[in-house]
Amino acid sequence: MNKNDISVPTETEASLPESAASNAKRRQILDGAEAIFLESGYEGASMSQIACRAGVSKGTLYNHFENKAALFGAVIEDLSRGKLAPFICQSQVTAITCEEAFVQLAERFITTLVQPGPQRLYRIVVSEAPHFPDLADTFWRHGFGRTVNTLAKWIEHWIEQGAIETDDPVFAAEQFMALCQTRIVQRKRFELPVDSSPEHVRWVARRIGHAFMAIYKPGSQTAEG
Amino acid sequence: MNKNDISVPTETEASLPESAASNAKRRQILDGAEAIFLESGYEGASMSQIACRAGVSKGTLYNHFENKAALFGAVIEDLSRGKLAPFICQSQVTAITCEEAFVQLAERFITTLVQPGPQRLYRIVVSEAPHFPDLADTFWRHGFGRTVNTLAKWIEHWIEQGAIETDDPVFAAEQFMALCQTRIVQRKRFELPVDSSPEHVRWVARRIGHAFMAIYKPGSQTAEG
Amino acid sequence: MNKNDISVPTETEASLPESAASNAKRRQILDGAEAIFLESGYEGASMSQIACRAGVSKGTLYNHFENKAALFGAVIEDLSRGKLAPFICQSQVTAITCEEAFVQLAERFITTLVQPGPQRLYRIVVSEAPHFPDLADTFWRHGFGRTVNTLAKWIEHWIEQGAIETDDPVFAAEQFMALCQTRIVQRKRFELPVDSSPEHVRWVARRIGHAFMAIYKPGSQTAEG
Amino acid sequence: MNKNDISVPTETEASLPESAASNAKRRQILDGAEAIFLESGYEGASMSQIACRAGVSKGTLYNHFENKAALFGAVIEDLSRGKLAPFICQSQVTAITCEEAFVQLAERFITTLVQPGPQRLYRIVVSEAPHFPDLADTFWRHGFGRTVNTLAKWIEHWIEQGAIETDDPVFAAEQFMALCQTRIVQRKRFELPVDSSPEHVRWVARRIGHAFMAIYKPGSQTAEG
DNA sequence: CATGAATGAGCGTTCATTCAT
DNA sequence: CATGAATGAACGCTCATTCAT
Repeated sequence: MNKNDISVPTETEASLPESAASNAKRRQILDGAEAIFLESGYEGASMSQIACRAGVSKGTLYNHFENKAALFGAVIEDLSRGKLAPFICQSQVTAITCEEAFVQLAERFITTLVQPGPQRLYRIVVSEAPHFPDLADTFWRHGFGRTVNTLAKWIEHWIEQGAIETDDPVFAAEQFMALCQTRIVQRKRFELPVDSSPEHVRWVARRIGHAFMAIYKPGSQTAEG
Repeated sequence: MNKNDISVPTETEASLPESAASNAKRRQILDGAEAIFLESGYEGASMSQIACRAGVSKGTLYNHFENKAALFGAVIEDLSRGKLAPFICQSQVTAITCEEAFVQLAERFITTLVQPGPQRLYRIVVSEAPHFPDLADTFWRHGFGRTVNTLAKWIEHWIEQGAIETDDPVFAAEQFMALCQTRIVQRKRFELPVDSSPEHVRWVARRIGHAFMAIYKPGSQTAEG
Repeated sequence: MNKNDISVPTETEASLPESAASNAKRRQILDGAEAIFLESGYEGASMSQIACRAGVSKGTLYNHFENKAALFGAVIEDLSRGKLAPFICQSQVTAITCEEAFVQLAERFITTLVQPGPQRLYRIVVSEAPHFPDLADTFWRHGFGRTVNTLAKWIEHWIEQGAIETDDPVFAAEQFMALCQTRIVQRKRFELPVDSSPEHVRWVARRIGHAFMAIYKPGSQTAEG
Repeated sequence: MNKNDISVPTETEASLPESAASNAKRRQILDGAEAIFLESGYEGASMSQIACRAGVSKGTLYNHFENKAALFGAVIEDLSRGKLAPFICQSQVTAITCEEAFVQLAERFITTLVQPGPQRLYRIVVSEAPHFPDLADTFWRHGFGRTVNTLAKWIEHWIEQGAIETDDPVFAAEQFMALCQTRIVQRKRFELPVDSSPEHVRWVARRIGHAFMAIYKPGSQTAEG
C-alpha cells in the first residue's frame, strides 16, 4: 500500500446470495428508489413513482421491503456505502510536500461534494435525520465518519513524518473537512450561484491547505490549552 | 456604537399595517406554520395540521396565502429575518485580546447553531433549496449571508488594529464560520450523539479561535499564492 | 301597427324604483352573473367569480340575492326578458308574398339562434330545467313561448289573407320553429362544424319557407285527420 | 333484410376482453357514473357520489379512468353507443303506405326522445359541448348523426318506390327529425307540462307524417329554387 | 414471488355562505 | 348597505398499503 493511498478496504459484505434473481430485483428496486428519493425527498417520493422508475409493480416493492421507511433506510445505506464512500476514499494523492498533499485532498473533497449525487444525499440525510434515528448513523458510519477516520489515519502518517503536529488527529481531520466546506460547497448547498470551476476549486483548496498547515505545522500548537 | 458590537441594524420594515386584525391572524398562521414546517418539512407538513396548530380554519389559510408554497416562502422569510438573524447578530463581545474575541464569537455561534430552531431551519432550507429557488436566497440574505457580511466588517476592524492580516476579509469570515461547524454543529445536524455541554462548546471554540489566529495572524500569509 | 310587424309590446314592468343606487348595483351584479353563468353553467360558476366580474364584494351578492339559486333565477329571467325576446320579436318583415315572408322570418330566426348568446342561454336553460322548476317556465313565458304566440298571431293574419290554411295556428307556429332548427341551429348546438354563412342560412331558410307553404297552403290539409 | 327494416348493424366492437373482472368493474363504474352524470350534470356530479353509486372506492375510479373528464367522456360514448343508438335504430316499421310508415317512425322517435334517458343525455351533451370538443362529436357519430344517416337511406328507399321526391335525402332526414321535436319533445326538454300520452304522441306523429308527405311527395318540389 | 386492482384516509384547494365591521 | 375575512364541508385527486390471483 502506497503511503499516500488513503483508500479504505471495502467491508467484506456477508451478502448471502439467497437467489440471484431476487438480488437482481432488489438492486433494480434500490436503483429506482435512489433516483426518486434523491430527486424528491422522502415525503415527496411516492411508492408508485418508485415502482414505475424501477420497472416493477407496486406489490413487488412490498415483497422486498416492509414499507416505505424500510426501503428508504436501505436506499440510504446503499448510497452511503456504495456511492459516497468510493468517491471520497479512493484518492491517490501524488503530492510531494505535505501542504500540497492537503491541497490536493481538499480539491478532491470539494470536487466530490459539489456534485449532484453527494449534494442530494447530504440534503436528504440532514433533512430526514430527526425522523429516522438510524439513518444518520448509517450515513455517518459508511460515509462522513469513515472519511474522517481515514483522514485521521492519514494525518497520523504525516505526524510520523514530522510534517504535522497535533495530539488529536481526529479533531484535525474534522477541522480539515469543515474547512473544505467553505464557500463553494456551502453555497452550492443553498443552490446559490457560485463559481465552481476547477480553477476556483483549486484556489479555495490552496487556501484550505495553507490554512491547515498554518494551524497544525509543528510549533504552532504551543499556545493551545 | 461599541467597537466590539457586531450587531446589525434591523432593516426598517415598511410593514404597512393594513389592519391590525389581519396582521394578527397572519402572525397566528405564520406561528402555526413555522411549528409544523420545522417539525415535518415542506412535503411532510399538511395544510390541515397547520390550520389546526394555528387555530384557524383551512379556508383562512388560503385567504392569507395563495397556496402552500407561498405560505412556506413567507415562513422561511419570517424565520430567517426574525429568528435567525437576531440570534447571530446581536452579540456583545467583551473580549480584550483578538483571539479571545474570536473564541467568544465561536462560542456564541456554536451555541446558537446547535439549538433546535436554527438546526431545523437549516435542515429545511437545505433540503428544499432545489425546489424553491427563491428560498435559499431569502435565507442567505437575511441569515447566513448577513452574518458573513457582519463578521467580515468586524474582521476589518481587527485588521485596522493590526491583529489580523488578510486581503479578503469575506473569505476569512466564511472560513471562520466553516470552522465553527466542526464537530458539535456538524454532528448535531446528523442527530448523532455529541457532547454539547457549555464546557465542550468552549473547548471547541478555543480551538477554533486558536486556529483562526494561526491562519490570519500577521506574518502567516506570506507563503500564500 | 304595421300588419307585418310581429313585435310584442314589452310588458310594463312594475319596477318599483326603490333606490337608484340599489338598482344600479343590482344591474351590475346581474351583468356579471350573466357573463359567468353563460360561460360556465350553473354548477361551474362560483360566487367568487361572479363577485369579481361584477366588481362587487361577495357579501354584496348576498345582500341583493338570497343565494346562488335565486341569483341564477334572476339572471335567467333577465336574459329571457331582455336579451332573447327583443332579438326574436322585433322583426320587421318586408316581404310581399307569404312564402317570402316566412323565408325572411326563418332567416332571422336562424341567424338569431346561432349567435353565442342565445345558444348559451338555450344550453343552460335546457340543462338546468330539471333542477329549477321555475326556470324553464320563465324562459318559456318570456322567450320561446312568447315567440310562438307572436308567430301564431302572425299566422292568423295570413290565414285571414287566405294564404295559409290551418285550424291550429299555434301548432303551425311550433312546427315552423322546429323546422328552423334543422341542420344549422341543431349542429351549432353540438358545436359541430357547419356552414353558417348568410348564404347557407338563406338557402336553409328558403327550404323551410317552401316546406311550410307546402304543408299549410290552402288545399293541402284536406287529407288530415 | 326487410325493406322496412331501418335498423343498423351494430359496429363490431373490438372489445378486447383484457380481463373479465376488470371489464366488470369498468361496467360497474360506468353504470354508476352514468346515473350520477345524467342526474347532476358534469360539474354537479362528484367523484365521491359516483364511487358511492358504483359501489367502489374513490381510488378505484382513478385506477380505471385518468380523471373526471375522461370518465365523463367514456360515459357519453357508452350511452351514445349503447343506449341511444339501439333505441332509435332498431325499428321494425310495419306500415303499408309511405305516409303511414313515416307516421309510425315519428311515433317511435317521439316516444323514444321523451323518455328520461335520452332527454338527460341530450341535456348534458348540449350543455357540455363547448367544454368537451370531442364529446358532441362522439354523441353525433353514435347517436343523432347515425340516425340521420339511417333515415336518409330509408328515404332513398321510398324515392326508389316513387313515393318521395327529393335530391337531398339527408336534408330531408334532418327535416323529419326536426319536425319530430315539435311540441312534445321540445316542451319536455324545458320540463314544461305537456300531454305525452300515446294518443297525443300519435296525433302529433300523424301531423308530422302528413307534413313530411306534403313537402316531399312527388310534384311538390317543382317550385323549389 | 410478481402482479395490479382495490382501498379509504388524507392531500391541497375551492365552495357557498355568514357576519362583524 | 358594502365589505372581506372566516368557516368547514366538499371538491378532484394521490397516497401507502393490502391481497387475491
